[in-house]
Amino acid sequence: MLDIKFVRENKDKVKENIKKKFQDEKLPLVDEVVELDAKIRDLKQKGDTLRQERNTTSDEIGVLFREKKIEEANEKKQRVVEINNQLIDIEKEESELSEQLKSKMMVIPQMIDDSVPIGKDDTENVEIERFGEPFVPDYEIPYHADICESFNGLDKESAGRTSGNGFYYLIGDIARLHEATIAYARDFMINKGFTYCIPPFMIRSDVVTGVMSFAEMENMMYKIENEDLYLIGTSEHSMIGKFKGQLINEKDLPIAMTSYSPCFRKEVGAHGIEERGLYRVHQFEKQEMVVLCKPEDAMDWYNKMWSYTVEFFRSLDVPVRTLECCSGDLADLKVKSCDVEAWSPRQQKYFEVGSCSTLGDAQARRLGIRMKTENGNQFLATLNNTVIASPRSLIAILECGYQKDGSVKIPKALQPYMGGLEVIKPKQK
RNA sequence: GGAGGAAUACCCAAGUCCGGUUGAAGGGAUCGGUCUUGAAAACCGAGAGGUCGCGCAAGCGGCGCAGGGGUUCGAAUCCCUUUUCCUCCGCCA
Repeated sequence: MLDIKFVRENKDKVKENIKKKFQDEKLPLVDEVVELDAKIRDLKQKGDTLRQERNTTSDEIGVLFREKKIEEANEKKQRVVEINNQLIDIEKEESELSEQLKSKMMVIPQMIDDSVPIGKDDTENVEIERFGEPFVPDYEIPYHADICESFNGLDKESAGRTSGNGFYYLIGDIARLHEATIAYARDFMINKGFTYCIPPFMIRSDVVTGVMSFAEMENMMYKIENEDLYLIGTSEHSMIGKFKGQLINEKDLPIAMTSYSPCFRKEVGAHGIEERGLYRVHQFEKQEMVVLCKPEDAMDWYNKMWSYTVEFFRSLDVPVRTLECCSGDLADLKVKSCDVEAWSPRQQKYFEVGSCSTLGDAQARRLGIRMKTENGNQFLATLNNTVIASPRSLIAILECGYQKDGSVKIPKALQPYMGGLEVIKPKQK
């Protein structure tokens, strides 16, 4: 959500930004919002004047009662009743217009960074840089679900019976590998100076509406029956919610945390759940980075954060690239965002394993996350990025480590977390 | 789950029984000074408080005492409700 003052003073810039995001249908909102804002301020003035009169008159009544001038007091009471009647109408109109203003403001997108490439949708995202050689072996690499099955490591059939499509059992070495990547990611980020945190896996509705749009909520979030609780879709939700309504001391910034959580997603909409693989599922686990900092430091943190993910995957011998989100593909709350994509030697293309975003002060303004400064309080910048999400990332690790004989090399960094195993071998059926 | 108690500003805290000079006391922290090589401590002094509106500005005003509603001419104070925390009891890995 933008600052209404900013919109008032920068109508053209806001419209320009909407055009860059190819959301021309939202252009009229800018003028509507400015007009509503003017009306609301006018009503506020009128109301304030009346309330002032009410306050002083009420005080006078108190004095009159003390002096036993009952009749004079009763006359003044009458005047206050009149004022209150007028106020009822004014306040009603003011709150109606404020509602309208808020709902329109919510859909006006955040100002994107000047560096964001202009494009309509995800087909126009821009590759920024490749890290590591995207190799193609001279033998065939099977589909990742088949690799898992050769290790007796995946059972989607049973999960279908217990929980339905989109769930899975990870078993044996595959389950251990999954857990190892998360544990390694945790330690990797702790070594980068991030503070490890395990947040609540369920959050209340007021936190949900603070951190995501209504459409996202419908398509992603599982609700607990008869409770005001939702399963988190990512630990970012509870991590940002942690700071809701908080006033943070400047000296405590930046706050850099790495959080672990299971993530639950309905995945309603465009892609849906795949039948066999682990690429898109209802439940996964993720090690995340979340940073709260001063707005002027946000871009530095953004660049540091995505590069950590790149470094992480390179330490697992997985080639990656960064893909910058173009204006049209950027979610409305984001200022700038890029995906980190891992190399799939089987498909011979890159696929998304993480996403790094800076939201500027958009999320902070919605949730009231501020810091105290000498010149008053200021909204903070919030950023988030994936370290690793598993089992999706297992696809890259299994494919990149797959050897001709069907075994899979364990990257050096993961070996301590696998009890020293250097390679895992398929089970004989 | 049951029974009590509590929530006041950056932090601590008075006021709530009994509604009205409360314009939310008083501290701490903050800032300035004395002392000191420097710091700490102690002492002296200062004016600001969160948020919104109007105004070029000095300033004026509204809201604000956990959130929401109500009673009243008037609510931190009375009533209802939600949330959180504390104490005790019960249950539980």
